[in-house]
Amino acid sequence: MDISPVVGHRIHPYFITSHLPFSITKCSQSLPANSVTIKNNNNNTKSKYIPKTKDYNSISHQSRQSAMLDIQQSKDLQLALSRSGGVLKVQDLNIVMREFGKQNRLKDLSQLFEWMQQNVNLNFASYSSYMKLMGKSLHPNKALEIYNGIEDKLVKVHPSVCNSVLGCLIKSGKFENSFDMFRRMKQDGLVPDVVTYSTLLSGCAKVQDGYTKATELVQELKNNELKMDSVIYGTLISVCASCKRCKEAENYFNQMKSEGHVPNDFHYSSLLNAYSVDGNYEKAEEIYKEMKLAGLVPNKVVMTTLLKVYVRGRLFEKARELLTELEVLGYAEEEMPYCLLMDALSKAGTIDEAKLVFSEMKIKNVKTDGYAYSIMISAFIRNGLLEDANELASEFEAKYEKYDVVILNTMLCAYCRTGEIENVMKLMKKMDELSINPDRNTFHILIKYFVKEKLYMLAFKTLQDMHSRSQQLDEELCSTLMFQLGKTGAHAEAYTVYNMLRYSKKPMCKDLHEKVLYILIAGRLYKDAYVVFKDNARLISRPAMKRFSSSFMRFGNINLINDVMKAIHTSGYKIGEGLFSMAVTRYIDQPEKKDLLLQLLEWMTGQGYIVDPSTRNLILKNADLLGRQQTAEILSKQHVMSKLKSIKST
DNA sequence: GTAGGGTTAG
Repeated sequence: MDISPVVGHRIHPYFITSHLPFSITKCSQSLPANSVTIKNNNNNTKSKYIPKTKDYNSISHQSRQSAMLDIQQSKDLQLALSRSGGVLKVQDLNIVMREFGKQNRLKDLSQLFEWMQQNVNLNFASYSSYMKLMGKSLHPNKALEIYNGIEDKLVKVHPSVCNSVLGCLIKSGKFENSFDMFRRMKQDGLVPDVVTYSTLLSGCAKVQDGYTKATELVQELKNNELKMDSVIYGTLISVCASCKRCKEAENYFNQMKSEGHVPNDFHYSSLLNAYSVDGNYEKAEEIYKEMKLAGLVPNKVVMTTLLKVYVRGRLFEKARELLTELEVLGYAEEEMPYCLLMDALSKAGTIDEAKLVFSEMKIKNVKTDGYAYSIMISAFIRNGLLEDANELASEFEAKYEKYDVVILNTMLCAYCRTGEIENVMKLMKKMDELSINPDRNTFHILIKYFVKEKLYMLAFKTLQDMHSRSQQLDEELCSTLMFQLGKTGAHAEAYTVYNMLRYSKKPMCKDLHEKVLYILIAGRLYKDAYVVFKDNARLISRPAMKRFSSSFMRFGNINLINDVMKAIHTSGYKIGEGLFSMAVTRYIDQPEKKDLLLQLLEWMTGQGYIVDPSTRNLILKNADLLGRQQTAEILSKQHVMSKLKSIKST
């Protein structure tokens, strides 16, 4: 098989870019250089609503209205701002921001916000609205930059500002960061409210062990004497559902009702989602009925979630009926329900049925964002239908220009499995162009592929890239790569891989130390080998220890010989006569190191080691070199010791 | 005259 733009001869030019294999995506733009906020003298947020001068007050309502319209309707926003922005108060500009948000004019929104940063004293509403309206489009670093740039301390700890920053972090998956941030905000004086807690709780739905964290947050909320409201309950039920805590979801649902809150669509769909975990359609149907009896009309999400319950319970007939119902109601214009059905069908082993749904969906012109494709591609890969997977990936590429990291990963996986390197590289370039950040999965797929193709150095560079982005490494893959690097002579790289694993948070497999020790010996990297041995001596087997120590005595740094001896002794192994003799020979070859030899002899004697006759002779022969008197002293101690030992043993 | 939070898919 020839897969070889990279294999065999040269690495494809694409890989010889500055930083392999992805270029570093620039994510934080800096603020304009002149972004100095114009200040008034009021530091109090409240006072900003009070007009400050007669002139300011006299600007008529009407002229402000027309200025706002001008800004909203102008083709050149910058121009309109310099023309009309001056007469507007911060709350007027906030209104315009919200208008832009409503119209999804995100670019204008950002431009307006930047202008406001430079020209107006922003209030808390400006910050929180901006971050909310930008939603997922606001890079978390940018949000933090904005937040850190807030000088007014009261604005900075305003709950709505804090909440929107936290929300932004959570939306972009930075749950841990949001938690740290929350701690710091509290230190700075934030008094969290229910919204803060529900914001943080919503992050719990996305992390492992989220339920435990959620429980802690609920406790904190209660300690702060805050009351759970309907939204908090909604969030909690959804957290339970995501964490597969069906019973707990039910409990919160009932608790909420008993406190007099009336459940709405959110509560019902989250509870249904909890029932979907084990496909408990009986309970689901019960609650669905209850909802209708309460006078609520199930919306798209509720019905789709019920469909999820059916497919999880493998009630495909019921699911199909419900899908038809959704279609009739116009609730199946997006791919979600089809995705649920296809995914479940393919996982139930009926991939042909899934294919049928997929083609049905295409005939009906259902909109797709790539979910359906990635489900089918993964299904093909799972079933070993690599050609089909590959074909579908190409089809998606040809038809759509919408990518995210998941669909890209799925496609990468398909191409990697069939060994289509040209396509793999095309996708990687695309990822770079679209500034889509590779995630742990991306790296994993690539490294695995490079290893399979024996492109170990490329795999290594990719691993380094992954590590530099603080992605958690996969130990098994690293271990394979380390071994292969060692085998192909890249000893230092193998050691780098070992160290990446060693200093990552997870405890590593015990064999790895010994494996890397052999690699380091083979690569004559004795000093590194010594470090590995010393730090893990108790996990190193006798044969490995012997190989290490004898290599070190012959070729390792002479200045470390005594340390190696001590390390062997400390780890519980006995220093053998052979090893000792090797060390002595090595020292005698380098007379300038005689002090070290004397130290060694002294120490060995102190530990009760006895010199074998031939080494003893060797020392005697070189007594001039070592200093007669010292040699005599040591050897006599040795003599006494050996006598004692022989007495003991008889 | 202000603000932030919860539901379904890969």
